[in-house]
Amino acid sequence: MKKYPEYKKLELPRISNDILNYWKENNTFQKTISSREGATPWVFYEGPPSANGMPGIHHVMARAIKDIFCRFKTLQGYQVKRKAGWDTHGLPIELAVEKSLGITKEDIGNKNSSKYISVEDYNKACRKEVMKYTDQWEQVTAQMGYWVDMSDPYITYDNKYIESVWWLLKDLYNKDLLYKGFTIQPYSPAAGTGLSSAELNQPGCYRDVKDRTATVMFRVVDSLKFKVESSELKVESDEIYFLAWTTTPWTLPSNTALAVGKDIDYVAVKTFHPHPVKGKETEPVVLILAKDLLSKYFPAKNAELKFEEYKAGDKNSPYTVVGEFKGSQLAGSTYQQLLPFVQPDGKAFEVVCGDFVTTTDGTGIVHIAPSFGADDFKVARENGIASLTLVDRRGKFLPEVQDGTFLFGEEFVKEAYLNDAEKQTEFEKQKQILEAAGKIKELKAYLSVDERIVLKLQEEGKLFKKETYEHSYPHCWRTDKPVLYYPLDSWFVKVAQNRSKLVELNQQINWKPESTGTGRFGEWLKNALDWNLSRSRFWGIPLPIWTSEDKSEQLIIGSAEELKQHISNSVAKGFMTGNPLEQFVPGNFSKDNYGSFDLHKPYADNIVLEKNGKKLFREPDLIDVWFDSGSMPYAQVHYPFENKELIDGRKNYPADFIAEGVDQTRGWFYTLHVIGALCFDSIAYKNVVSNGLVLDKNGNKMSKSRGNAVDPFKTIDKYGADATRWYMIANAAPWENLKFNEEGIEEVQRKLFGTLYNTYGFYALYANVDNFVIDEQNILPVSERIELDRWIISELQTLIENVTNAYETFEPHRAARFIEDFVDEHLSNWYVRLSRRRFWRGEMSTDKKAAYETLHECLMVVTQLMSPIAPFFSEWMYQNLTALIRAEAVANNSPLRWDSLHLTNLVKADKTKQDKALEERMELAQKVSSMVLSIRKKENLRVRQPLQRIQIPTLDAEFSMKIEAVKDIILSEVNVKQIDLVDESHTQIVKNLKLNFKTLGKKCGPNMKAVQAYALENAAELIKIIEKEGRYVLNINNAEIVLETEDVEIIPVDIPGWKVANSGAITVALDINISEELKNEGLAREVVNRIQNLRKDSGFEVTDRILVKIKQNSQLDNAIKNNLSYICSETLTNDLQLVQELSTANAVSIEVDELISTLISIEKQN
RNA sequence: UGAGAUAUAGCUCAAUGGUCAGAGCAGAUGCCUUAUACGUAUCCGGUUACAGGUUCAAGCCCUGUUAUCUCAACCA
Repeated sequence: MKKYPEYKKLELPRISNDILNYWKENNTFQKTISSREGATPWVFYEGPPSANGMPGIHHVMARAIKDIFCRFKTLQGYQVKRKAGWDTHGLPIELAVEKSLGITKEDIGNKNSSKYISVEDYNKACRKEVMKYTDQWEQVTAQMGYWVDMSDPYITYDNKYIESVWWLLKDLYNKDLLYKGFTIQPYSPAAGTGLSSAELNQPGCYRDVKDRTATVMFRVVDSLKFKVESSELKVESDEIYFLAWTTTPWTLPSNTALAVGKDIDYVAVKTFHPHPVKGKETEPVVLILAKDLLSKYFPAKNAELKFEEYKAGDKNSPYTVVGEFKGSQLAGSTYQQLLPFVQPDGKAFEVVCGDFVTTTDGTGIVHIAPSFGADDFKVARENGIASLTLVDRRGKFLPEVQDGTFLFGEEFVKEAYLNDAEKQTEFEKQKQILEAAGKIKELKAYLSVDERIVLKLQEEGKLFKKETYEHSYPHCWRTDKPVLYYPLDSWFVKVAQNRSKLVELNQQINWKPESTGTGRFGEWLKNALDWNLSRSRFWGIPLPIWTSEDKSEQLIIGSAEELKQHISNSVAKGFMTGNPLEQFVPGNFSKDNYGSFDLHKPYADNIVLEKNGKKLFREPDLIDVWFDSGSMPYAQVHYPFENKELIDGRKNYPADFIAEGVDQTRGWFYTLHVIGALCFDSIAYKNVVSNGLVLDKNGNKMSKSRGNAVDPFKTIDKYGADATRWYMIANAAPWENLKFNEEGIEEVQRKLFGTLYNTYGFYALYANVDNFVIDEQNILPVSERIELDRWIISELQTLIENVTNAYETFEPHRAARFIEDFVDEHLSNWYVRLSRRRFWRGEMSTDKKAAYETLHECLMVVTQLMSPIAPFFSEWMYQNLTALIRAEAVANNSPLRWDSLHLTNLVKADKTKQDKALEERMELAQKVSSMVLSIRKKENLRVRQPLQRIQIPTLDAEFSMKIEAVKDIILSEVNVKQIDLVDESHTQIVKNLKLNFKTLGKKCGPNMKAVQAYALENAAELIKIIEKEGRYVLNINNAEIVLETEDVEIIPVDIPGWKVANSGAITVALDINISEELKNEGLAREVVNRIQNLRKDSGFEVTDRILVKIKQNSQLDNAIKNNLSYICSETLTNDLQLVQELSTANAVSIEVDELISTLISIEKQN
């Protein structure tokens, strides 16, 4: 006999393990792809993780999202291939290697170092390091149920992958989208390397430091000619100065411009020089600064001081504003070079406009040293201003920056770069010179470059004010020293000039959430800057560009074949001795062939090429690893060397779907978009879900150092993958941050999975008793089933619609919530509860069969709908529900023929089975039942006590019909004998009036409030007249307003003398009088309950028939006698005897209610 | 500093501009009417972050502020 499997308890982790094995044995994942051969592909790209770090719980979250839609689309019949990938290059890997080998960057390839390591060995170590946690990644992938093909992943260090990347770079180069330029980048002189923003953002890198700042006076050239368009200064002095503030005085020798804001108001102020040179103490000067900042430098009260009364050395100087103008009027003025150590080559010392200028601090005029600030560089370039770079890469001034007294030449510009001994030597030197020159009486400590420049300026009468200023400044994470911003050579992709294309293509992308696409991403695109590809590192893809020393010749290599040819040529010309690609056979795409060489450093650097007789050397940089991952659509298929058609024929491109963390917006999402747009004039993905972060339960970021990181392995072991995934998906929208709380998983476990497990258990228990097995070929049409069945089937169709729609719009949390609600509210707490008797009562019948079939269908559909989120449990359910009939299904080629749920086809909602009116009626029944129960609760009447009747006042026929249709359900649910639908002809009903604001709002406008007040006051009269005449006319503020039937809702609220509950437009009254008969019936039900408990405690089967003996009790006997057949049929009792005595040995004492107790015994009868 | 997101009950989340802002969890109080105490019912719980504005009507629309998060930047 075929039996449904029954279980003792729900063990989700065990189910996961069993199903994992089942999938493995049956190659289920492969089948989901092979079974859809020829179907429309649905293209998914896997963003490559880096295997040099352990997987965390956030990876489970991100991968669950990816998995859900791939599974969903598979169910819909698409073929969804999922190629895994590994991101293998980049700084984190270099750092990890250096840490494990105990070396630093200085040791790499440096034979003078005691910890020397060759670039070659270093490269090998990186290769190994990068795959360190591959096992853990594979494990977590399998255990969480993420289906991705890890057998043939793309690996970014693979030669084939690199070859595709080179091809893309060459494509950009040929389209004139790649150029070499220089930018100002964070640079660590101590480490001799540029730093990425990621490095600067490491914890502890930004530190508060105190710097010497100076407000400096730049003297206007030929002040008598100084005119500013409309306003001419009436200057009594020929000394006019721009005031500018700096926190880095060491950049002042490199100053070549000043920046003003074009719409900022500036003033010229006449005052006395605060630090004048000798002999000029009482000669006034004119200073220019932002109007908003005037009061910061000139206290208002000083404006009243008289110039005539000023004496040299007075603390407060008089001042007066002598001119006012916009920044745009100042632009173009020139000034004298502040510290003329070196002359710039080109235009300089001019005032320009910069949009970054503000008046929040400083003077509203910004000192510009184009070499040492990104904004400075930009504004200088825009205005054709030359630059001065008077600091070298070691962080030292050039020798030319030499002052006899205050030193500078060949000096570190930052105090932090000196060690203690150096500082001491410098100090002694300074002491001697400064004291000898009489500049300082007794020098007590080392003076920084900044301090001495300020001193020099002061002495030269160019200083207005000096202060110390505390601000946060970036430090190199490795050397702990402050960074400089320094101009470095770099290769760039021309993104800025293609902004409009990027923005336009972005319109085609469906972003979830939309705001990330239009906002964070869209805004970013609008302002996109050229992409700096260069990285001076060791482990990454080398730039395939070779240049001659005189820069006249250049070659870019786009394939291994090309490289081989060029090397051969170079060998022929005698520039190289051998060809590292000797073994490589172009056109042979085997792994061996591509394993015969290495394109990484140092090999790439050893290649010297030839063009027009000149030696070409490789541009030393590596490319940004983001370019690696952004190349993934093409490089994963080795485009264009292989699979050309997949991309060019748009077969595997662009992706239908990608998903990663929102932190990838300017990472992977961006680089995919840029490369797609520039190389292929296409979007790279159609739909993108940017998911939020996983935080700890208090909303803090998870990190190892905080100890609040959640171990995905432990979590999955404890709760199983399904509960973990379900919790993460259902709890928050993917793009919102998730506060991860284990209690939430527990809740999902008992609420959803526990309920479904129990529902299945119920089905299996009775189906096995009845020897019922579902038969796909012989199902009772839904139209022939009872109202309750038709209702749940109708709700099920609505569920299918809602869930499918939620998945289609990439809103898995909504899908999960719909399923939860259905399972809990509709299926378990209403359908099954109300249907219980149909399952256990009597022999097999049409109605019983319908009940089984209905429940089976509900479980099947729910199982399928939830399977993208909970792949293991749903598979387990599917097997439980269908394994019995698999053989027949295969023979009949019916929908259940598949040996895995994940191979089936998604059900579609059947509109003919949907009955919205029925759904509404049932909702009404639930509402009325709940109201009756709430009255019972208030009146302290337990549900087992039958009551005589409910009255429901009705005002229209439609409502009456609805109640009539669900009357029986309500009565049995609340244990009441009858429902009386009453109207005014029978009962006095208190009614109330509700205004329909939607219709009335238009009608009344500003009089709305008055109408409401009036209606409230005159409710009774209004109701009377509207019921009689269908309209009511009232005058408010001289306006005539006609209330019509549609403008008001009349609802019954009370029946005087009854216990009443109301909710919305429904009112229910309950008769709480208990007659003798009802009392007895209630007692009988109590007895039934006690007997059922005894049956259960005695371990009887649900089908066993019994003999019951009850000790007589005058308060109980009548109740039993009058309800004998009821008691017997409910409890499967053959014979119930009321006896005088019962030995306590075989009997149990029971309390029927607070007052009545007796003895009872039961025994099995066969 | 810029761009973006978020802010609703103790917690996690809902709520086409419309009447009384809802669920689940937690808490309190009951209830085991042959699936389930991993259950179930009832109750308690709100200045919808703050301040303005638009509107007959605002949790929702607009402006500003604050806090938190992400990314980018930190430049005088």
